[in-house]
Amino acid sequence: MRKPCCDKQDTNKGAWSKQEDQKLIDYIRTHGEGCWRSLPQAAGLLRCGKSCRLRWINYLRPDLKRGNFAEDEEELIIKLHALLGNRWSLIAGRLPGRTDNEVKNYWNSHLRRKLINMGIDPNNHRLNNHIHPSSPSKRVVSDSEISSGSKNQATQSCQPAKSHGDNDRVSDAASCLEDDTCALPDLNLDLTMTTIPSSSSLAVVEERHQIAEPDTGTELESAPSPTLLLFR
DNA sequence: AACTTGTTCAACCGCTACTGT
DNA sequence: AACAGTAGCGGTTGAACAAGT
Repeated sequence: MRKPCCDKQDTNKGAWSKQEDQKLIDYIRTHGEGCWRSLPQAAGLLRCGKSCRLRWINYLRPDLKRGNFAEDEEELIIKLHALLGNRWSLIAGRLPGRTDNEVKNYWNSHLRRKLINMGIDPNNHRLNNHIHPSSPSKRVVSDSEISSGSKNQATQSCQPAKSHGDNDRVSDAASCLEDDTCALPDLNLDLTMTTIPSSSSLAVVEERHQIAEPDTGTELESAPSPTLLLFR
């Protein structure tokens, strides 16, 4: 049986104090990132390595942008979500200075609602005619609808029940896209920000396009999804 | 002003993938 | 090949705050 990642009895939990933040910053400035398991003890922190890693990545990293999302960032998140699903780390990789946690929270608290109010199902990015057939763009979603949706993402029709490796997950998304019951039309996205993205995240998107465009000659230029049309 | 309800977001948890032995 | 340890991911939780009554 595997040991727990840390001795829970001897670790702090909950919000980080300024002193803890400073210890973590000082340690990483001196020693760099990595070896999270041994970091807390080395840095004099009563936290588990996982907690330190998350605090650094989501809050303390000097290259974080923070603050409100720009309109182009919103558009990109929506496009990428249509393409990748809830692969928040991949989506965040295309948004310089943003973290997966931040993108995920922003999606759940803002963008989901925005899409629903536009009459678009945020799960599959299709127009949601059956919910509001007469005027989908003017529909105002109820709070209960939003909260129930955000609390039940694991049961989303297009999402795998549980995460697997990236390749598997990308394949799942691809197969989902090819499924008429929940799929987007084939996509040809211009996924760019003004800031040059990292090469690794580019590779992921390229890989995804290869999967979406099998040798059968699937035409990527065909009908764009409703969500994408809204931003053209 | 006090209370209730809703929203946001930092942090945690459990799981899987990856890597080394 | 099998196992153990670690890193990273996505879903979920709960405290803090805001808005409404």
